[in-house]
Amino acid sequence: MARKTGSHSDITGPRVRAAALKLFAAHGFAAVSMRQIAAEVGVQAGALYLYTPDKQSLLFDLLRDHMQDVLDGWAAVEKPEGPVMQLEAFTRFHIRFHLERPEQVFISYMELRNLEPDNFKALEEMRREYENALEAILIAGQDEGLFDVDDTKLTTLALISMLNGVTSWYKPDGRLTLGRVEAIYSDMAGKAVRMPRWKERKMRKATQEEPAE
Amino acid sequence: MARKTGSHSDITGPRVRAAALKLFAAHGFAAVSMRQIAAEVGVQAGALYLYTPDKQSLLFDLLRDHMQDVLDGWAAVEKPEGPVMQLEAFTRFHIRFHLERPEQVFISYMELRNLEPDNFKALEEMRREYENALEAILIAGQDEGLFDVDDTKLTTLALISMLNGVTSWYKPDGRLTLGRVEAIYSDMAGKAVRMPRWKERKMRKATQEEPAE
DNA sequence: GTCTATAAGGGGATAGAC
DNA sequence: GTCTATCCCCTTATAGAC
Repeated sequence: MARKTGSHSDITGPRVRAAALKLFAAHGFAAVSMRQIAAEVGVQAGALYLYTPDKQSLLFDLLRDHMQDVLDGWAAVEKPEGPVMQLEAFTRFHIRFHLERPEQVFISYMELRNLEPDNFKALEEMRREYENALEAILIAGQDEGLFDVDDTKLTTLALISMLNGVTSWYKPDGRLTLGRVEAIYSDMAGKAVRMPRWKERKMRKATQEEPAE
Repeated sequence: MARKTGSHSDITGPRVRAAALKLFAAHGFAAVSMRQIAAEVGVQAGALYLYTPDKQSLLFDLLRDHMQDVLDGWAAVEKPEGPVMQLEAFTRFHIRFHLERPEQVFISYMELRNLEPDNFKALEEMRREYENALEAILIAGQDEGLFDVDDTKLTTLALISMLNGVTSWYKPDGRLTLGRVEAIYSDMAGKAVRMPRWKERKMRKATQEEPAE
């Protein structure tokens, strides 16, 4: 069908979101004006309101879509056997996935506070779901005697913080390849939670000495 | 000496900075107006310019003073013997010091991008100096064969990210005491970088077999 | 679908009275 | 040292022409 001259709703919408993402990441939500976004897209400010009800929705849509991508991404990973391998799979997935989306990741933790209360709650719930995926691995490893974790919730948060840190310094053309960064981080994460061999032996011995209980 | 009525420069200055800190931490630098800061202090907007040349200086002073506090704080810590104990001292210092200043820490990494280029460079230099203090410990441990670190720079950044994460969830009246959080984190950090016993033995053996080199 | 024009208000910073 | 008043610019969002 012939389209009316100047009709671009199918491509302008995504371009508005892309411009918002780029500018929010670079200067911060509060510092970016609708006029700047419009200029980046190449339209006038008023035209933006054909694609978003307001500035807040623009931010929320970006954050929600990103968190959904993260959850879907991890769900799509083929899970290996056992907590040790699953922890490695998780750390490698997390690092690779996050380094592929630096802007989304950046605004996802910088601009949470600019969400209105209801939007904030929705995001927190999605974030918690992702954290639970990691904690489940730690709990399983704990139960099988493979991990020595003091507090699974705290350790979950500590590991995610550590992994997130990579986004603040990694440069694709830098000294280290993505695969090498994945390997180093996943190794550190593993060492930080795995049961030491001497402790493992001691525990096995203790179990054998008290087989009834 | 008698002071003129309404003269409060010695106390209003600090109150302006305290109000700015509180509001920047709560809503973000770009989202806070000079009028809001003035209202928090209890003066009119114009009066703020007696204590700061502009809004940017208000932010820079807060960030610079905080980083200087961090550097001075670590310099004042009595250093124990050996990299293992020094790593524990560093992690415990970092966590305690940062948890005592949640607002300063928060704006120090959230508002860096709102600094003008020269101010940003000055802060980056101070941050790097602090990172170097940790990296020096890792390098010493590496040289003495006590740590098994793949890349000291990357590991430094990973550890600091992990430690910083604590500020995003710790609540003073929560489930865990400060001392316990310090212990858990310092334990995780130690395990993540220390040479495993089996590897240590293997290396010692290899060294004995080649005493000349 | 995009534009121009405008409403209604807030922003940083300064001048000058007291 | 603090106030009021003001300058001038920018903000989000909407109305209506094309």
